[in-house]
Amino acid sequence: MLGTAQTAMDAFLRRLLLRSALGPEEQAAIRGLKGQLIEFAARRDVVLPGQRIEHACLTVAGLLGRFDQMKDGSRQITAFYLPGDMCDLHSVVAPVTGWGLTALSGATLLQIAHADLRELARRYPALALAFWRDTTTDASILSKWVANIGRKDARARIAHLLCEMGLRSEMAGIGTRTAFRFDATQELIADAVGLTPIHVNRVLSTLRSEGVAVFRNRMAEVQDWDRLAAIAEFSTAFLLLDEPR
Amino acid sequence: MLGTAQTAMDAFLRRLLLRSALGPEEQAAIRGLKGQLIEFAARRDVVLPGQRIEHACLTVAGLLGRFDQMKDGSRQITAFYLPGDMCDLHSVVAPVTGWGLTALSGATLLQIAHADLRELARRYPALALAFWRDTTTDASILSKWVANIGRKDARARIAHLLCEMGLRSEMAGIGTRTAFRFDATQELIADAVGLTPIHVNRVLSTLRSEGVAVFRNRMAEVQDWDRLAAIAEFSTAFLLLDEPR
DNA sequence: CGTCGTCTTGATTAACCTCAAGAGGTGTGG
DNA sequence: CCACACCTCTTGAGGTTAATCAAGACGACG
Repeated sequence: MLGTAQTAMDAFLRRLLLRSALGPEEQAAIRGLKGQLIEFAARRDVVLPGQRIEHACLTVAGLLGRFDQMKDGSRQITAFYLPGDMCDLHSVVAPVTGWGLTALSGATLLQIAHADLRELARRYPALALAFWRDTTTDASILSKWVANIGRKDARARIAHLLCEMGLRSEMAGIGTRTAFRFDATQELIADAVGLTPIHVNRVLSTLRSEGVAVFRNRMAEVQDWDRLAAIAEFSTAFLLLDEPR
Repeated sequence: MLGTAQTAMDAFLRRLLLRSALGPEEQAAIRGLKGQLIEFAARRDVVLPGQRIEHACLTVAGLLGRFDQMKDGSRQITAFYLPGDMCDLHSVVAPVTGWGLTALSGATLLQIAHADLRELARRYPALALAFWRDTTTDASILSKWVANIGRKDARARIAHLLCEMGLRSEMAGIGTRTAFRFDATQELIADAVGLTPIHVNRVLSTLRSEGVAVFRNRMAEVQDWDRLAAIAEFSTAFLLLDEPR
């Protein structure tokens, strides 16, 4: 159990190092963080909208989704989180949530106290910048989603989501961009791209019959990455934020 | 001229203080920042997509827009910036832009070197957290936009944008939520909410004839705030991020 | 074997887009 | 000072995408 927590923290450190250079002392500080492992069954809410939280959640296993609920009951998913992602690192500086967090599949989380993270940010300026940079990736994806949902048709939206999740799975070391587990249903994809599940189904059918990509049994297989990326107008830049200097 | 730069920096400090408590030393550090004032004519690009930038832009006067360009030439606006807003504070930790920035009206900006801001973040941990928190507001708005565009009809989307800009104008001290300058055209509103200008026109007409809100001559007047907020399912929470503790 | 969640398919409807044309206002040059 | 060009807003008609309504098939699991 403690071993798993340590593995999770290492994954988080690896993710930070993807985008930020950290010295040995700072790396040790991250590795020294304490957290509590928690399991969630599929479809369980992790954080409810409007809650004040005292800890951030690091995804250890499974798929998490951040969502916004409308009055008529419909949901909009605003982010997916993969293992290694800190779902709500931004809550360290904004602990009252406007959103909710759900385990889309069975999931394991590591809860880390805000106080500990703030202490690290105070003590090590490089870590403060690294945390800030990490949440900026989140914002960058969000900005892409706005453009995706606002200005593209159903086909391009779904293609874009598949490209994004593929590349992120590859970066997280849990798959390749052309073959990866995506633990969502067609209904959840619909909630993410602003469509109905029925329409998502039809679009996935055409992508499948055209030999571009297959999404089945919660697995995505991309037969023709270039074609999929072209349909999506996908560019990798928004996921690969360069470090300054 | 120098006086204007000082005024602008004070506005930025006021904005930070809305969400973060800062000691006298830290406040003095912000006031001591140096910047260069630049004027832009309406419709001029300030930052192009893919550029590497070395400074952040503080909005002094006018309206700025961040956008994403599609291959067919259509644009999606992903953020509006009002006086006092630091358009691209996140570029301090991610200096290669995936987006562009345009002056939607004639605008005055104050450019502040990333190096200076990073130096402040390094020296004053409270400022690092304050900067981080400021960009979190941006992400919070972005997340609302995703839900807005993804799950609401044209009427609700436009109502939501009017509510948001009204409240932000009020918070920035440049208007009230029911009467404020919004220096956009119907076409720009369309680019922000993912609709065509023609449809925006029709929706604004109905809102006007129903006595809910009037948008004309780049001014918004809300006759019935409660009604508008109800149409939009607007809640103020996402703009008012609480500070921890 | 039956139930439930998920996927699939068809038919109809509604929201929004596209194309087209004209009106009002403003700035500019003759 | 008028004429013209240009930008923005407005209105109409018809087309398209995606939503809605409805029903069934498939597979996993108790």
